[in-house]
Amino acid sequence: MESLRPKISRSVIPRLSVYCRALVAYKDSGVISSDKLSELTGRTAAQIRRDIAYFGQFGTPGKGYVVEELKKRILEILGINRIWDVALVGAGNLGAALLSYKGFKEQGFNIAAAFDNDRNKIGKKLRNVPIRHIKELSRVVKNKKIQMAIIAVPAEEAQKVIDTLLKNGVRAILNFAPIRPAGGASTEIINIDLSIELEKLAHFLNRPK
Amino acid sequence: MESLRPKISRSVIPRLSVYCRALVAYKDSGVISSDKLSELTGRTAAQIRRDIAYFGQFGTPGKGYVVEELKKRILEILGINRIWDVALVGAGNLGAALLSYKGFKEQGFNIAAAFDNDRNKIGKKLRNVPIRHIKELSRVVKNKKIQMAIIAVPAEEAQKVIDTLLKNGVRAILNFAPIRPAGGASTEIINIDLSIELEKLAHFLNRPK
DNA sequence: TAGATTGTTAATCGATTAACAATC
DNA sequence: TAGATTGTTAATCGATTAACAATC
Repeated sequence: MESLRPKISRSVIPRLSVYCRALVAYKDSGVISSDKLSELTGRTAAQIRRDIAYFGQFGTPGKGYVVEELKKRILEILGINRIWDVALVGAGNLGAALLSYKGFKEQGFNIAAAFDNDRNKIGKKLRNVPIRHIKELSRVVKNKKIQMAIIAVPAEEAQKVIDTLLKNGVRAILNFAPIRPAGGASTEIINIDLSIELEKLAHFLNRPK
Repeated sequence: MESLRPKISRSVIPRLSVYCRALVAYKDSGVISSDKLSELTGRTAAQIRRDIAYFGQFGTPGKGYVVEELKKRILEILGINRIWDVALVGAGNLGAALLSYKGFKEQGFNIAAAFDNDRNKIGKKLRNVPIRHIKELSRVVKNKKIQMAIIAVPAEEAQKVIDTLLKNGVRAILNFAPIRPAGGASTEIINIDLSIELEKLAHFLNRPK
């Protein structure tokens, strides 16, 4: 029997994103060492080699990694060598800001549909994306085969929205509502709770010295 | 010699925020067990007891924790039993959304000043907060003794803004610009990189089954 | 060959969980 | 007292770092 896939530390994945960006920005010769990449990303060289080695051997001892090759492989691993359609639920202040966020498009994330329940917004366009009524969420997500969503609705509505999304094939959610949502097995929900981030800062400032 | 303060796991602090909210929402009797709190927060009872015990003994064996007491202590530990003034740098889409974010005020964070470099915005008010030119950043932050800031400016400007803030007494920063900023020792910088979050989701969807 | 750098193993560090004696 | 639940210790699990043999 082949060896089982080694379990990869969860924190490796976001670091791959960081390496990838450094590689995209790196305009020097065709080869880069873990040491140089360490300098560019602030992670240790040992960690970089370890992280990369989870996915195979792409380096050459004594030389380093071929930049284009490594970049391509990381893009494949992360699944960002393509465009992803994303549904945005909630077109209030935060939702509208996310719709305009340039970084998403740059990294290949396309907000393909936006939803709200505010009659005044429905039918209007934001950044060329029409705002639809939230009752159309199921239909549109299913039709467009959208697998990824961002949630920027009030806490009270978030769980209902999540349930609807999961029922219609969305399996990955970035949630800004301050709840601990119930997901499911083959489902990934990342929660960003902005107040909690500030509370971490408050604690830092508040610590006895 | 007294025993040194035990090193507290970094991940304890955001969990305290979660416990705290559950306690605020908890309207039952005056006492709560780690088991009940576990049910409300989704963390294990053992972890909850462990987390709380880092800061002293507030529970009664056989009974549980007095809700009001525990809540008060957590607020103290987190340093959120007060209002914190926050500077917002960058009043674009994201910045404006953060200025309107209700969760901040609810949790005691007050955006006391906002800055941008767009002539069209300067002098206008957003949610009753006047937008100032970024060249006033040093002066205002120093005058108002602001210790906490949120950064929502483009990547190219972020490091410069951070340097200015640190030079003027701000020691805790929530940074939305997609850079790995250089901070300093007595400084806390939390980075939220929205594209990286979506890349984590992309990787999840892309994983071989 | 000599020098450089990878990939990998073992050691270390840190966080979580399980178990239970102490306590009310 | 009997039952319940804390606080704490030891065991487990997971992630990072250091070191170096293998390799170009």
